[in-house]
Amino acid sequence: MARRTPRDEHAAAILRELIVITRRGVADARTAPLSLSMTDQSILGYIVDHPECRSVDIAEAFRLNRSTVSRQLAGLTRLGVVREITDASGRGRPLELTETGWAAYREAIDLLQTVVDRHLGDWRDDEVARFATDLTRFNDAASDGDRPRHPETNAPADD
Amino acid sequence: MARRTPRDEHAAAILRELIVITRRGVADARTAPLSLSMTDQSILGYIVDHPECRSVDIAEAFRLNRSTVSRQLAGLTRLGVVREITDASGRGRPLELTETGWAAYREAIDLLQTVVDRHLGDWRDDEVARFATDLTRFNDAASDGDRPRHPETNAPADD
DNA sequence: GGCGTAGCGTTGCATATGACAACAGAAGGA
DNA sequence: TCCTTCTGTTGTCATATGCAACGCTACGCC
Repeated sequence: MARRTPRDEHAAAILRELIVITRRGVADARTAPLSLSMTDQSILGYIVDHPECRSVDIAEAFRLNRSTVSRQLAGLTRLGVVREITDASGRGRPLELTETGWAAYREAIDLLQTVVDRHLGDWRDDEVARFATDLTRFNDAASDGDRPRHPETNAPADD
Repeated sequence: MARRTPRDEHAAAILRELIVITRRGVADARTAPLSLSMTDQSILGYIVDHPECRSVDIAEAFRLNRSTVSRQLAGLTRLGVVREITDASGRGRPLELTETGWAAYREAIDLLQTVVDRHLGDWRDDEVARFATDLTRFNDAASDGDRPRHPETNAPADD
């Protein structure tokens, strides 16, 4: 094994912290007193970011089975937060949020924002800006082809 | 609503990016060609970080029900990655990884590390170091009392 | 315009994850 | 010793997810 450089140590620290963030996010989503599950929130967020998207788009984005998204959407429709756009044309059925859906989405985001803000409590403005820039850069680097791939799996079945 | 300052915009960007990281982490954990689920990896990681911890410690750390951890541990024990420390004394049964468990843990970490490294591909060393520092600072600020709390929930049932 | 294919959504079944409640066993304290 | 409390397990249920199979519909080709 190659000697670990300082950069390696820092990269390892980054992974460690990202794991913490993910785990905490999952635990929060599971136990937060919200009516929407994490998957539900993801779906709402995707519809917000991609107006008139279809079920299959959501499935691809989160790499979920079509059936899973179908069922989740059925639940969300029953809840009255999502609906199909009526005058649809072409393949599939474009989706949109209802007013209730927007309210639920904002509620969830606001809740999370307060958590983030609390973490940033004693940060200077320029530090916050820098952190935002770094995070965005980090995520944008994930264009594609960066799915975790098992070394011994040379013929991936997905994507 | 108060006017949005630049700091607010950056904080919102941070939340957005953290959500992306969490979602991606969940999707990766679900579809990665690994034998361990995300929960399993969490448990292994906790045991690594907290040698001789017990089942109930894991449950508290990830805010999972004792029964959930018990069943997950039963599966991991069956897989041969976790075992109870034999000469236990006192309350509960301390846990440790087997050799197989260590190998599985390292495999998972290595896989994730390659993903992180790829994202950091064109970063300078000092940028990587800074990002690591910022992430650590962000997470450490989450000491406690920062669980997402529903505004209308004034009598939380947990903690 | 009619037909075949492919895309899209749904449903049946199986599995994994997780919660809650009830229970069992063991450790500690009075 | 006995009682309480902690710890872990099991029964039962709800949700999330995948796979396979099905049905519908838009599109393309003739």
